[in-house]
Amino acid sequence: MASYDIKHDVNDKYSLRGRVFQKLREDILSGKYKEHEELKEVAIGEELGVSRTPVREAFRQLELEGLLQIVPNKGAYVTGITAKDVKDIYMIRSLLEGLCARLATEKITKEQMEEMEENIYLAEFHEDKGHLDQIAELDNRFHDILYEACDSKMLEHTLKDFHQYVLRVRQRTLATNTRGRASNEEHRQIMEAIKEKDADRAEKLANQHMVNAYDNMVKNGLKEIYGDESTS
Amino acid sequence: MASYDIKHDVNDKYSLRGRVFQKLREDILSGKYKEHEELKEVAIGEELGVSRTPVREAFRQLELEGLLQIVPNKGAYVTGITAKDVKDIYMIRSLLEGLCARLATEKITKEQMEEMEENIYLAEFHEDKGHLDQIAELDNRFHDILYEACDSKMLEHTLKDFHQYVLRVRQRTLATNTRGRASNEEHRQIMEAIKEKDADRAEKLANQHMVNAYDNMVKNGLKEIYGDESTS
DNA sequence: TCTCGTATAATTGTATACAATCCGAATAAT
DNA sequence: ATTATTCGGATTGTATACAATTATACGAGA
Repeated sequence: MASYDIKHDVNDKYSLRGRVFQKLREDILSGKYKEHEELKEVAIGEELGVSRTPVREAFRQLELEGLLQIVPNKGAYVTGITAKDVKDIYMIRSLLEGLCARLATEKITKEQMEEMEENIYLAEFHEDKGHLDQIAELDNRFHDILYEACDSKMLEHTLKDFHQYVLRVRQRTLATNTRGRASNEEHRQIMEAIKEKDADRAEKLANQHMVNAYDNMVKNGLKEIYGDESTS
Repeated sequence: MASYDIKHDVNDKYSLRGRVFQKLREDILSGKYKEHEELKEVAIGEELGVSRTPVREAFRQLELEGLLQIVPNKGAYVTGITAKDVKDIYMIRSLLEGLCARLATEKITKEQMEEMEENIYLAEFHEDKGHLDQIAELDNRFHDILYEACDSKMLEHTLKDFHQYVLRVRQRTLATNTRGRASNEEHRQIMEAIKEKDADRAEKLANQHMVNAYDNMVKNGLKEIYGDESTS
């Protein structure tokens, strides 16, 4: 079970490479470095007070995450994330979270089920109190539990990737979030379907949950932030 | 269009890092390095006649691909790929290739359509002649065309990843491949559905194509190669 | 004026040197 | 005999030096 976390425990906060990696990812996703901007190894290194070596390694990781495009012997260019990318991710996630919920129906452990129920209960509590940070945290955690529960390393890995990817985008649209309660209600329904071993229903609900999350994002002004490049 | 290939053009055959990366991936997937085996930077470097630097960078990439687990200050350990991983990949691919075919129905260009038809025609020809290498090549290319045709950077990226992943595994089961003709026939049906703008049918056919491909793999002895770890 | 070629500067690719960390064996203390 | 402790080797982490490549600017020739 523990060996399942292959990738996102690479969060190696205490190595220079890990810190550079996280800092750059943050800066790219937050918009500090804009699309097509060139990132130079020495410049980044000096800015963060490290040599080129950890910077280069971080670059390679960012490339695999799809945030950077490295052209051999030329440079590293920011890829960014367009409104269409976000749309596509939610479309993919809709399918895969559905599959995940289906698999989880069979494979979920008692402990995971309990954590899920607790998660929903807590989310309701913080919703009443208006604790936005905790609500966001619990929302993320709900999905992580689901990913772990499907008992598929590959699927968990893929979904965490996408989840991570859209997290930063969501942070900016969450300020005006009015969907907390509806979202949690959907979590509850998914959880109940899993508990009742109704895989079909769990799948459909998880599908729809993603569609709703995306619709809400659009309503809250995703396009204004990123620009609509879906026609390009 | 060209900027869509973010990741797997990293195949940077002409840099040392790229070569090390490919060599190691090949060796891990082919079973030369077994699961949990430790890979040492200097040893690999000496074996390939390069210094530690490109080896380290390759390690970081392999980690993000999930083939290596790097424990800070300790070492890099081979993760490998189990029979269950392969099964899960095909399950995921079944869904996503279906989505891809659906999107391609709307978005495919005339040129892509033509290349697809040509691909199928050529595959038939080489099938008659018994040219196994070309058949495999065309099979891969068919899927790549489909990925490009869906006009979604994210989906294309994801599918190419998985495709690449299972390619190496397939190489070993392909020797006894008797599915070439059936596979190509399925390609033709998918192509026709897309051509007739029947998205639903294209999606279903692409779903099933993956299911069939997996079944064939299992029949040809996948389990004996990797061992059945699906119960672990 | 335009084009081609060369030189030079800037940047990445690779190798090596040095620092920090981890692991195990040998030794000392109880 | 068993447990701590310290030391040494091995390995990774980081910095720097050097090589290869690319882009740019400038000038010569048409």
